[in-house]
Amino acid sequence: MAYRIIFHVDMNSFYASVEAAYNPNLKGKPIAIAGNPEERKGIIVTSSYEARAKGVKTTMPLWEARKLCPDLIVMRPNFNRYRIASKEMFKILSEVTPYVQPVSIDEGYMDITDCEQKGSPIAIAQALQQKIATQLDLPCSIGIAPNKFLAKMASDMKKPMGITVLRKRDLPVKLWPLPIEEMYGIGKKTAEKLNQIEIFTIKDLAHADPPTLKRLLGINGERLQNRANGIDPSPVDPEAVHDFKSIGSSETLPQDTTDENEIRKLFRHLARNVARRLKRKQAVGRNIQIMIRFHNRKTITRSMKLPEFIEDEEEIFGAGYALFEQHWNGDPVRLLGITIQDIAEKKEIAQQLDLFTYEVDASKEKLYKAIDQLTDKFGKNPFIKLNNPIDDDEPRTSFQKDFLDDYRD
DNA sequence: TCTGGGGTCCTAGGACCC
DNA sequence: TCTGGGGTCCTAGGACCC
Repeated sequence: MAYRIIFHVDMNSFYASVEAAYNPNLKGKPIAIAGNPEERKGIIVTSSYEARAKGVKTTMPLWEARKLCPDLIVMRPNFNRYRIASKEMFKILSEVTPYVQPVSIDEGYMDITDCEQKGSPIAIAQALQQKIATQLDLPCSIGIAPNKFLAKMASDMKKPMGITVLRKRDLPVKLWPLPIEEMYGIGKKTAEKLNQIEIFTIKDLAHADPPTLKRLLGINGERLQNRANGIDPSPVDPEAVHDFKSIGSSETLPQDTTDENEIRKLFRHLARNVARRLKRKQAVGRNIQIMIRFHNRKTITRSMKLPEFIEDEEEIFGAGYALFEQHWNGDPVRLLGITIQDIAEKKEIAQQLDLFTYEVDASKEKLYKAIDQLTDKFGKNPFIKLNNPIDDDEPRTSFQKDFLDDYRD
């Protein structure tokens, strides 16, 4: 691959910054976004730099954060605000180049290799950062590097409102001295494993013995080592957002419960949530997974491949609750979740099924099943363009007749 | 006084088929 | 009577990230 110029744009303490943009009185104060402790959801989601300076950290229980920072201003999350701000932010990014890949609500990659006419990479980054600051009143950090991994590491190096260039020749000085747990893709467990073979810095990882690494971490070991050496060929993919793989909803109960009524109610709520979001994305799913977290925080998942795509609240609730009844041991429940996986967009389903019209001889059974499913779903048969469902006893067309004769015992 | 909710990707074992 | 190896699908769990 030819030389690329990649940006990683990372919004600084995003939720807290959005709140401060809405209410400038909050600026310069220690603020935190957290759930409601009355409902056992009182953990820090994000905090401002003023709060961080006192030791407040993400996922810390609220009471602990208050102990460290008694004048902490605590707010419940306003996700709609954050979604709107995020949308505006990505709009500004895509004014620079169409090669923008959002990775979460508050960060994204850009490939500006072909933007020479807009100025030097640093000038482009400065202009971008200024625009986001003046138009949205939000701070961000930008990493500039020849690939996504290095850009990501770079954006972390100067915060808030930093711009950091990380070229290959900078690796020994800027990247390699970092402790291994600060590397993107390495968490607590992997860091522990690496420590056991005397790997403590990114430099140690870059220079480690490849077979040893492979034995320890499998295929991931190879990839991590490549990254430590500044190698990451993955492209900036603007389409990646569209092929999402799952949609789920989960919730912690205010108290542990064994009350099946309460459990059913929560499953209803979760199913409604998932159905609404599936619908918004015009998607359907063929696999359902439930999650049960027990009083002792032990968590299990149970999943099931479904005979056909589902989308409604009723179908999701039915399948999810059935799985629960099948697997629940009666222990008190702390959290429940439903996730729909194996997702397809509705138009694609229609296209997939369209293909069968050309394969009639090859798979009549398949076609029959597909027609059944579609007839159930849409109340009509899209293949033969009838406005009423197929009636087994009374074939409407010679095509159906042939095919039913063939199918019957 | 503990530890949310949204995701992605990978691994591993068993069933089943050839 | 005893038996290989590869491929795919399904399910469960775990690591990681924001």
